[in-house]
Formats: sequence, structure tokens, C-alpha cells
Amino acid sequence: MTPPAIMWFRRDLRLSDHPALLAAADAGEVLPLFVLDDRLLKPAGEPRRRFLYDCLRALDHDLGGRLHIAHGDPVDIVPKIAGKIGAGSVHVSADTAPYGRERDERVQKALGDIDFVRIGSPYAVTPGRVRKQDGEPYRVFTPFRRAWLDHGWRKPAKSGVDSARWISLKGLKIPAAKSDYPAGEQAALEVWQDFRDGPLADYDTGRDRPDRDGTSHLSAYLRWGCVHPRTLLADLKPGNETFRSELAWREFYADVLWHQPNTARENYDRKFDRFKHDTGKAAQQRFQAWCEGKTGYPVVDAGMRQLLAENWMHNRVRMIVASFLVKDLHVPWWWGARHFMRHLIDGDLASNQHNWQWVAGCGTDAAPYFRIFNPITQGEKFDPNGDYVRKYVPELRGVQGKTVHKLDKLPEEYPAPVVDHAHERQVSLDRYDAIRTT
DNA sequence: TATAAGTTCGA
DNA sequence: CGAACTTAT
Repeated sequence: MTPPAIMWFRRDLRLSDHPALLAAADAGEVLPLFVLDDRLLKPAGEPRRRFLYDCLRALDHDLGGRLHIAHGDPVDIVPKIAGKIGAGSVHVSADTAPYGRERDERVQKALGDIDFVRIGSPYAVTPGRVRKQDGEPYRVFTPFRRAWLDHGWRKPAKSGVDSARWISLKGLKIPAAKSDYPAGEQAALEVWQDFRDGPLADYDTGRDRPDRDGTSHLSAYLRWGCVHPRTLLADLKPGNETFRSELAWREFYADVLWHQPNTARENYDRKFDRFKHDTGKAAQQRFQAWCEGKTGYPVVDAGMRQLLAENWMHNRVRMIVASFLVKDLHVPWWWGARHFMRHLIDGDLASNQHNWQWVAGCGTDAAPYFRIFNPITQGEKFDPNGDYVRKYVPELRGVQGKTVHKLDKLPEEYPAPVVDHAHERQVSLDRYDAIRTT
């Protein structure tokens, strides 16, 4: 058995916005926001070290957080991490007791009431394991998924033995779409069973409808370690390929970030380093409007307001708002990624940053740059009756049915469009032309 | 996990 | 004439 190493990342949440988070913080002061596999702590070569350094630096510097490390290892890299991140933001709680239950208990006691025990990585297959025959990592999702399936994984551990000990969020209520669903393994399993026996059958199309409840709502549980993906995978049937693929995407992006930790902040496709962004005062104001859900595009605004209200956003809408920020407002993708990480209850560095890169066209296996979402037609297609928009945009509650998507038929108190989509679409295509090398 | 513009085809 | 399909971006 590998010795447990416990790390977590602490960032400054605006706790006043989230009474449930506040209660959890009251219980233990800190929240375990980022948990690493202890194998990454072993001196096993530069790639692992780089992963550790860069993830932590990314989190600390880009997200305004604090790092807190507790461990029993004489791990030689800890001082280096401290040096990288800078004095004052790293607290190391050294504990030299032998590994085992006693040491776990001592560490836990030293760190407060949070039940933080970590076992194993939160992936079916540990990042870095699935490789091409020549040893190189996969850069395209579909072959990765095939190899990942072929690789296989252990059966899930029994409840209460493995996954339940992973991380605990006792007392933490996750403020997501389903109000009042609590944290913890038991709650995660109940959400899973509800989904498995219901919306999963219609997942292919149902997951794209933000006006309905067709997604699994498991993202926060997976991200916080309340449930292990192997538990879900073991429960899936041959017909559930789409949901299995969503889990595969999660593993794929973890693998990509493991191999290239710098891509948490930098373009995976370096050709995009030359891409022209808008970052001046006007762009900052548009970015602000986007953050607040005041762009004048109904689905975009509904999504951004759902994010602020619930710390969660429907996946289809995430794609729409991301496309809008990058391709209609021409803002760097990492601005949007950072905003998401600050607000999403399920925000995961690998999935978040690489899905943003996918939308921006600069990532692994990215969407072709010319795939530009039309925020109006996306709204009409996936929120056909306008129910989603009306739920989150009070100014539009008086507008009937699909009319909420008609920009020229919206009430005066609703913001005018910050930009003209057709024009900005062309601007984006022209800027892409400028960096193309074909 | 796209869109817009153009083309084909049948009612 | 609109739905379905094709194609360039």
C-alpha cells in the first residue's frame, strides 16, 4: 500500500455568497479544493514534479489562492514548491509518524475537523498511464478513449472503505441545480441512482436541454471526490456509451494536463500565441457584462446568471457562453476559465481549462476554429420554449415562449446586445486567418 | 458538441 | 417553397 499524502489547496472564496460553504468553513476553516495523487509526490522524475509545481502555481497565482500541505514524507520537493510559490502562501505541517492509521489521525487532528482522508487518484485510470505504442501520450480524444477502454480498471471499492474516505465534505451542501442535495458519498450515490434509472436512457439528446433535467449532476461529486468514477463505470450498461464518453473526456483532459501542466495557463496549440485578443478597456467592460450576465444575448445571460446564482451551469450553456466570450468578445480564453474556476462548484483544473481551450480552438483535439456558435440559434434549438432563459433572467419573464430569443422583441429594461454577432463572427474568422499556417 | 450559403428534391 | 442535404469556413 502506498503511503497517503494529503494536500489541499485553499483559495479565498467569497463565503458570504454561499451560506452552505460558510457553514463548512466554520467547521474546519479550510476546504479541500485540490487533491493530488501521492505518487506525484515521490521523486519519480521531472514530469511528475512539473505537474505538481505547475498545477499548484496555476492554482495559486491564477486563482488567487493559498496552498496548504500536510504530509509525512521527507519529500524533497516541498521546499521547492514553497520557493516557487513564495513565502507566506505555503504552510507545511510536517509529521514524521510512521504511515498508517495513527499517522492519519495525527495529521487529521492537526488540521482541524475536516475529514480529508485521501486514497487513490480520482480517475479510473491514473493520468499518464494510457499511452500510444511508442510511449507518447494521446493528443486526440477518440483513440484515447479506445485505448482507455482497452486498458480497463479495477472494480470500485466497497462503499465506506475507499471512496467514502477519499475526501469528505461533511456538512457541506452543494449549492447546485437541485437545491438541498448534500455532499458526501451517500448523497452522491442517490443522485447517481436517480440519474441512472431516469435521464440516462435519454442522455444523448436530453443532456443538451438546459430547460430540462437531463444531465447527471454528478460533476461536483466527482470533482470533490465524493464518488469515484469507477463506481459509475461499473454500473453502466453497453447502451450508455455517451455518458461513458463524458467520463472518458474527464480522464483524457487529466492525462493531457498531466503531460503538459503548462497548458493550465497556456495555449496547447502554440500557434495561437500569435492570435490577436482584445484586452483594452472596452474589452474589459464587455468581459464585465459577460460575467454579470448582461450581454443582451438571452441564453448567454441566463447561463452566466445561473453560474452566479447556483455555482453551476448546464454544460450546453457553458459551451455557448464560452464561445461567446472568445469569438464574439475576442477575450482571451483564460479570462473566462478563471471566472469559471472561481464560481463553479465542480470546477476542475484539467476539465475546465481544456474545455475552454477546446472552445477557443487552441486545445488538444480542439473544435475547428470556424465552429462559431450562434448564440441566438443555439438558444432557439436547445431552449425552444424559452423556459431556461426566463428562469434566470427576470427582465424577460414577461416575454412569452420562444420570443425571448428574438433580440428585437425584448423589453427596454433588458440590456441591448453588447456586440453584433454576425460582425464579430467575421472578425474572429479574419483573425484566425492571420495565424493559419496552411 | 456549428454555421451560413448554396444545392437538390419532393410535395 | 420548405425540408434535406452539401460544402466552405
